[in-house]
Amino acid sequence: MLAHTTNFAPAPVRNARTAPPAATHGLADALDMMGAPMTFKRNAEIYGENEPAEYLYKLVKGAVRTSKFLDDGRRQIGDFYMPGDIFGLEAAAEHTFSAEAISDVQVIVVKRSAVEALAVRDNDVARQLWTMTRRELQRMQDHILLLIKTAQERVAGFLLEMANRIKARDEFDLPMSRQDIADYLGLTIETVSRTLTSLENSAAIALPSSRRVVLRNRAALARMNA
Amino acid sequence: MLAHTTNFAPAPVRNARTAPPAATHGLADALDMMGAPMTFKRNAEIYGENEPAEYLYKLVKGAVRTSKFLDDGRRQIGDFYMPGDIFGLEAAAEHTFSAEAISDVQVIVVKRSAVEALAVRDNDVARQLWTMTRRELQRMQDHILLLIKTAQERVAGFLLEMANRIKARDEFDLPMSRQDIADYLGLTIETVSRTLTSLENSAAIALPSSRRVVLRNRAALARMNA
DNA sequence: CGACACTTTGACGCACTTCAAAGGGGGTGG
DNA sequence: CCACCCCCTTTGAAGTGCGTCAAAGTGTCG
Repeated sequence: MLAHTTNFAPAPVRNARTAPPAATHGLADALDMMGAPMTFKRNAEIYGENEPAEYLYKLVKGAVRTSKFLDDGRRQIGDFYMPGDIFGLEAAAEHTFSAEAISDVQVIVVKRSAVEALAVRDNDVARQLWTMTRRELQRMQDHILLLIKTAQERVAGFLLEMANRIKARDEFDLPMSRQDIADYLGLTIETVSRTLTSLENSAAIALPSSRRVVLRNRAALARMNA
Repeated sequence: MLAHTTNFAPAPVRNARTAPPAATHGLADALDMMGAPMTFKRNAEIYGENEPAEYLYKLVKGAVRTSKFLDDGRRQIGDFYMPGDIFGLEAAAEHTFSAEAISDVQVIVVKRSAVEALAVRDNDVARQLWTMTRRELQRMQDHILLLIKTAQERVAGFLLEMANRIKARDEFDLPMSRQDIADYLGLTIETVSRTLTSLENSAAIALPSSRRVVLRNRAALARMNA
């Protein structure tokens, strides 16, 4: 484990997002310092369900999903992560979800114990860990709100959320497949596909290719988001 | 605000649950010391959506729900809290859900800023805040898993979860109404009612009264939980 | 005892699933 | 460079679980 396949540390794409309360920088930098770069190929497992949660991950490049299988084969996607995001925070002693690379992925991996040791010395780091966890919790709550809505509302909400996460304005590529979207939204792949087609027909979006999305009418999408 | 109607501090029902890594005691005790007792009547709002999140609450007696309304009137219950639980942690600057008393409720209220000040001095408290938040996050993930299942699976899972939360073995009273259950599970009140009846008919549970539940066949319920 | 709020039961409709098959599109080998 | 193949996505037709609308129990508190 932890044998990294490449060791280039590319001018580390720091949090270029619009000033997140300045809070995350200490922690993010610390992770960069303490961590080891690693890469994963598309569809590779980064960690598995029920594995001990020994590491934190900062996503540098690519996209990651967390997922969990039910006994009968149904799959639920917990969340998607984009470059700049930190994941692996969710868990207590063991991961309840597994994490997989959606595309080829570059991450910085840090031992949890090291981060926690740092947190004991540096209260700022401790507070930031707490803040990040709360942010994750908020996303879970938003996810719950999505899951009680109609198919159209879920898909519209999903597209708006992705636009934000990717920091794109109106046009972007979805990193994940229709199946991943379906399993995130608790729908079938057919319903997702049909709903996207219907949104395109109503001129709310355009789909130049199956992965590429153009938001043509954000207001309409937001309205659907109930 | 904070005018408490009773000031008895009853032999504080400490976390009698099976040894939670001993971790929560420092924090729970600190809250008892720093906090002010308050009571809320059934259906009273403890805090509202979009209110600044200034306080943490430790539930002493009664039951609490957090909820959020969608524009069209649909309501989602975020979580239920039982005596011993701490709530109000979820939020960043503002509450995204409101909290209401399900029954008459006694809480200990503590200023968030005071807890955070304590956390700066006491790393143990900081770690415990983080741990509690992670526990909350786990519950949200479990909630998400419930929401993608069939009605029967949701209700079965809900009953098992409640049995754990209430620390009851096989028989207990539900503190919440059918409507609350429905809004927690993303179902209608009729579907919840029908499903409970069907579980009773299949001898998985008994319902001596509408609020009282007897788990007759935990294994069957667990099997339904997929 | 009566009124009200909550719960249960019934009949019907619809949104989403299921099952099935027909498009793409992109990568590899000939 | 083209052709073939595989995987993903889209579209269609039919089935069903849950929602909706309606009304009849049931328990509780004044």
